[in-house]
Amino acid sequence: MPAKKLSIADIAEKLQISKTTVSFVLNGLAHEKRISNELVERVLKYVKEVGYKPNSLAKSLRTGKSNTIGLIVENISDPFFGTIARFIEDAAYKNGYKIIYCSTYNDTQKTKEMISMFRDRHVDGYIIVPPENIEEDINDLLKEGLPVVLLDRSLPMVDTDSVIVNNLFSTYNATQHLIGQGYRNIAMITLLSKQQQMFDRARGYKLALKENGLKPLIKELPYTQNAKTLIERIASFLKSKKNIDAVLFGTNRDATCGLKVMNTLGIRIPEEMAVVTFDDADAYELHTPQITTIVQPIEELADHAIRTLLNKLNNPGANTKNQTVTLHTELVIRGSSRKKNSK
Amino acid sequence: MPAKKLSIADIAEKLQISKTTVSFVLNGLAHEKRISNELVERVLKYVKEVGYKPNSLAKSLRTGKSNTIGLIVENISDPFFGTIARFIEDAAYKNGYKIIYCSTYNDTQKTKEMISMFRDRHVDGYIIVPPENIEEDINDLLKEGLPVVLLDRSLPMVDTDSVIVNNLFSTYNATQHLIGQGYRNIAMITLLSKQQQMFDRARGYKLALKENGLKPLIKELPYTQNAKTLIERIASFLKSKKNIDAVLFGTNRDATCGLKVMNTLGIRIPEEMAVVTFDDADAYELHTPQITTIVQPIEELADHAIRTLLNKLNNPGANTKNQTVTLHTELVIRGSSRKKNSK
DNA sequence: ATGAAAGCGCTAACAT
DNA sequence: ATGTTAGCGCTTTCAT
Repeated sequence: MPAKKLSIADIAEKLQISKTTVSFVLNGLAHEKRISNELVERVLKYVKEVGYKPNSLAKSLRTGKSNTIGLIVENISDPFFGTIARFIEDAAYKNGYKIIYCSTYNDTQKTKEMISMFRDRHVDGYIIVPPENIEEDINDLLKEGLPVVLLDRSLPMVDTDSVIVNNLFSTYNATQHLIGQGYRNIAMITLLSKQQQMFDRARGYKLALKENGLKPLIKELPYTQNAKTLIERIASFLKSKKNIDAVLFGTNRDATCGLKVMNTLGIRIPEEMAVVTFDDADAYELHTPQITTIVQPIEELADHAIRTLLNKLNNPGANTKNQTVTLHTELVIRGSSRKKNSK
Repeated sequence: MPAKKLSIADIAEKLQISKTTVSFVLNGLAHEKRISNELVERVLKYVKEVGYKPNSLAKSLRTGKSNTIGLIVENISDPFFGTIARFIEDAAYKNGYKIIYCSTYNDTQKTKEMISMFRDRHVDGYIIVPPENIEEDINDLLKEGLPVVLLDRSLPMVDTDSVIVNNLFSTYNATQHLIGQGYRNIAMITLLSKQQQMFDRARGYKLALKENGLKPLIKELPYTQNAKTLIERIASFLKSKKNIDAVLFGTNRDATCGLKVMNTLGIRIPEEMAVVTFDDADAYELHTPQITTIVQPIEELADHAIRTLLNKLNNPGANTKNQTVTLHTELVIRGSSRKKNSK
C-alpha cells in the first residue's frame, strides 16, 4: 500500500505531463479536449497501476458538489423508515451518491440542527420526513436552490416535490370495512400530532363513522421513544372504555404496543375487539389471529422519492413543476377484523 | 437569508482584521494566541449576527479530518442493525460526528467498494459489521492508521477492537434449556455462513447435544433478501423431518420466516414443536404462544462500539491495546419452549 | 496581539 | 493537443 496518498500532481509529474491533462482524462473530457488516445491510455494505465484515487474533498471544494444526499427520517430503527432508507441507499449508490442520514424523533429543534449540519457539509440534495414547524428551514434550502423531496408527509406551505400515501382514504376505507363487518363502537388510537398525515388519518376515520351515523372516539398518544408509556396509556384507555368493539391504530408503533396490551388484558381478537393497523409488520402476520392492515407501498415510496431527487440533481436547470405524488395503500384483510358474531 | 455564502475572508474584511484572527477566535485559540477579549467579543457577535458557518469541506481538506464516521452494517432495514444504527447515530452527533452508512447484504465485493468510497471521502473512523473475506481491506485501513471497530463479528486475522456477544454459550445454553424441558429431537435452522458468529452459534448447539448424547440436525439456509426463498426451504425441511420436536433458529430473519411456515403448516407450538430464536423482535413477544428468545444487548453493543471508536478518534496517539469485548445475551424464556407434555 | 502568505488537491478558464 | 495558473475556503507557520 502507498505510504503516502498521491495527488494529481504526482501523477502529472511521473508522466511528465500537466495536471490539467490528467484531470481532463480522469473526468472523461479527453475526447472533447482532443487529447490523443495514446496519452489517455497511458494516463489511465498508470492511474490504475498505482491505485490513484482523486481526493473527493478537494473535488467537492472546487466544484461545490459533494455527491452526497441527506436523508432525514423520523427514526432509522423503525422498520418503515429503515426499509425506506435501504431502498434509497441502493438507488443512491448506484448513481454515485452517498447517503448521510439522521433520525429526528419528530423533534423540530433537532431537525433544524441536522439540516444546518447537512448544509455545512454541502449535501447536494435532501430527502426529508418533516416534523412539525420545519417549513421555514426547508424553504430556506429551496431558496438556495437545493433540491428537496418530502417523504411520508407533504407540507402545504412548502412548494417542492412530495411523495405520500392517500391517508384519508386509507383510514376511511378501513373504517368502512369494520362497519361492514358489523362493528359499531370503533375507536381510533393514534399518535397525537398536527402533522398532515396523522390529521388525514383521523379525518378518514371520522368521515366513515359520520356517514354511518356513528360517534368517533379518538385516543391520542404522545410521540415517545418509550414503549412503556404508550402501553400504559393504551391500557388505561382500553380498561376505561368497556364498550369498544373495534380499534383502528394510526401507526405501527401504536399498534404494536396496543396488541401487547390486548394480549396482557386477555382481550380476544376479534371476538371482543376487532383490530386494524396502519403499516404492516411481521408481527401482524404472525399474530393469532393475523391482523388486518393498511399496507403502505414502501418500496414505491422510496423509489419515487429517490428517483425524483436524482432527476432534479441531474437536471439542475429544468424548472419542472413540483408535484405531490400520492401512492395508494392496500387494505389487507386478515382475521382480526372478521365479521362480528360469525363464529 | 444571505444570497451569497460568506467566507472567513468576508468576515475579516468587514471587521477590518485578518483571516487568521477570525480563524483563531472561531477555533477557540483566542486565549492561547492572546487575542483581546474585546476583539473576540466583536468577532463572535458579528459571526452570530450574519449567521456565518465555516465551510466544513474546506476545513476538512485543510485538516484532513472530516468529522464523519463510516457505518457499515449488514442491512439497515433489519431491526437489529437499524437499532444499532440509531444508537450509534445519537452518540456520534452528540460528539460532533456525522454518520455515513451503507448496507452490505453480506456481499464482500460491495463492501470493498463501500470501504473504498468511504476512504475517498476521508471518513475519520469506521464501525464495520464485516462480511466474509474482508480481512485484507480492513487491514489496509488499519495500516493507514484509520481506527476501525468491528461489530457483531470479530475477525481472528484482524487486530482491532471488536464488540460481539457470547454466541457459543448463548446457543449452548438455549439448547440445554430445551433439553431440560424434555425435548430430544432438536434441529437448528440457521444462516449458512463461514462467519465466526454463525459458526459459534452452531457450535454451541452441537456441544449441548453432544453432552447429552443427542444428534445434531442443522438446516443451513442461504443469505438472501428474498423471504420467499427462506420460507420455501424451511417448509420443505420441516415437512421432511417429521420427528423434530424443537427448533433453534440462528437469526431473527430465519426465525420470522420459520414461524410463518409453522403457522401455515398448522404446527402447534410448543406441543408439536418447541421454538427458540436468536435476537428478539416484537413479533416474538406478540406471538401466541410467546417465543423464547436469546436477547442480545443491542444498546450496549452499539454503545460500546461507538464509545470505543470515539475514544480512538480523540486519542490518536494512545496506543491502547485492542480488545474483543464479549457481551452477554439473556435467554428470555417464554411459552414456546414450555416443558414437553406438561399441558 | 495580530497579519501575510503558503498550501491542502482539485478544476477550468485561458493561453499557447 | 497540452500547459499555466488562479482560485475553492480554510488552517497554521512565520513574521512583526
